[in-house]
Amino acid sequence: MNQSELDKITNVDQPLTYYEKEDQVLLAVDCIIFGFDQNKLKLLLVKRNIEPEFGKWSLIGGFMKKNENLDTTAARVLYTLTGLSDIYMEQLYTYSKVDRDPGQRAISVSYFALIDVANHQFDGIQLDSAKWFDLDEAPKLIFDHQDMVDKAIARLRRRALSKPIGFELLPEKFTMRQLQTLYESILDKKLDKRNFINKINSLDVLIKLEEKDKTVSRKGAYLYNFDKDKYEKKVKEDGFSFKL
Amino acid sequence: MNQSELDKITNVDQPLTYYEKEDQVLLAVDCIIFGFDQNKLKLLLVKRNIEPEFGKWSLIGGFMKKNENLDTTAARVLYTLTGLSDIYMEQLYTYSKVDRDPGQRAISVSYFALIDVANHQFDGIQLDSAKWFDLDEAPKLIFDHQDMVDKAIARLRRRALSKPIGFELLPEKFTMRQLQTLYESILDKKLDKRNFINKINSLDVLIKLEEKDKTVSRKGAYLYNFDKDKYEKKVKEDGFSFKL
DNA sequence: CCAAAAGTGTTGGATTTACACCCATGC
DNA sequence: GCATGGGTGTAAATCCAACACTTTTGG
Repeated sequence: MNQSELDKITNVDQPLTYYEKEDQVLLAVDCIIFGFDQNKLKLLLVKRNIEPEFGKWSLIGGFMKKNENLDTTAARVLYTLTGLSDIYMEQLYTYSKVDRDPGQRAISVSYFALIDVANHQFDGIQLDSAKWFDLDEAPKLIFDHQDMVDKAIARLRRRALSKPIGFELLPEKFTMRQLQTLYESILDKKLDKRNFINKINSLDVLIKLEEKDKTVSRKGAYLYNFDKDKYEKKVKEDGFSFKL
Repeated sequence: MNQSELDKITNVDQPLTYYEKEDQVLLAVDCIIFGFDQNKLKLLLVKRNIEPEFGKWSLIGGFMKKNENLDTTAARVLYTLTGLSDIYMEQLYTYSKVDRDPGQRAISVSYFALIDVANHQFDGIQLDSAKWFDLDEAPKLIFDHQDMVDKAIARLRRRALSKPIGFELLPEKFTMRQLQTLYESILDKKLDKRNFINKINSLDVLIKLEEKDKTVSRKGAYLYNFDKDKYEKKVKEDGFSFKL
């Protein structure tokens, strides 16, 4: 009697009607969580609290349950660790090397998440073991998590140039300088201030507020909102596409 | 006793050392196979020979085995159906809606493949049930396969503009006109002949052969090769990037 | 009054687009 | 000799990159 046949006999809540002879595997989700704080792009990592590799730094992750889809799993994993919901997440890539997890054969689907660090209260449910790292100061990660991070950074770069996802990393109100610094950290290169502002303004999706942020300069810098409705209207009606 | 505990007891060849309480699922691969023939972009579909949805048109697919990774599965699935190996394939996206496959809970990872239809001998092992369709004449597909195709087309478009993957769809030797028609079908828009040729030539990755293709015009059109070595050398040494 | 960040336009170069005629050949 | 597709260059428009000075205000 093989595994699948046993499955069939013993698993009463989900009879294997059609694909009886096929192997089943564990499916995990690992989240690459980006944040922007102190003018730096950060990565949220945790100290692993299970074997194998107990105590090593790792992406946050968890296994998909039968009644979930992957997006749901990713949201749950993020919520369980940080207490945050309604966070921008995007599926990235599925990692399947046979020996990628020495604990047991497990396939992992990576997701990236963008968090506005400053303005989210971390209920910090499990945050004792979690820590934000500068991208270039992150510790060595377990398994293939570094590959996941590298791919996530590449994707973040591409996305940030072609979709207005950068705003997910900023507070509601932000200055031009903050926005520029954000893009500079994502793209890992200096940008010209005037060209940047001209480009952003030409996209015409920001609302300039009356209010100024005076915490960083004496003169004060105008605050802006991203006008999501206007952006979506432009996309729908004029085929507009955000290109930085 | 639950499923995982049973698994643990009964599955002797792979003891579940660490993640004992977690659900396992079927993992499938579905392949979106593009070909280019008669100056049209085509999609290879099969009539499904298993339940559920027996007899309906479907992407080719198969389940991952425990000793495989997903790339291997994709290659095997493609080989089993077409007899082809060494085909360009790329992982796309993982589909996980709980009820996506009415037969049984199954997660599916989509891959796209690019085949030079003209020059590959299809040993046609199972090709009685398979058929090339024009993209706009493809039949209704089972499950979420149409979503997979749509995403694959979008990805193919982006890739074709930023990587020299178009050549995977052409014979070794091709005319400028063929190359242009290929891009026109991928991008689904007409391109200007002179601008296209100027652009391609400026990339400087083609070898112009002495030989002409005289099958389509009296004058005959020069044949070209894609110079893969030169391309890779440029990428490595000059940070060159293929942008059409 | 001065230090520190905010704000603001122009120009030259590069890239992209639009566009039309002659060529070679087989029939 | 003519019909068919092959091959070729230029000019205008647009986009992109480089660049420096004035403003504001808290201390």
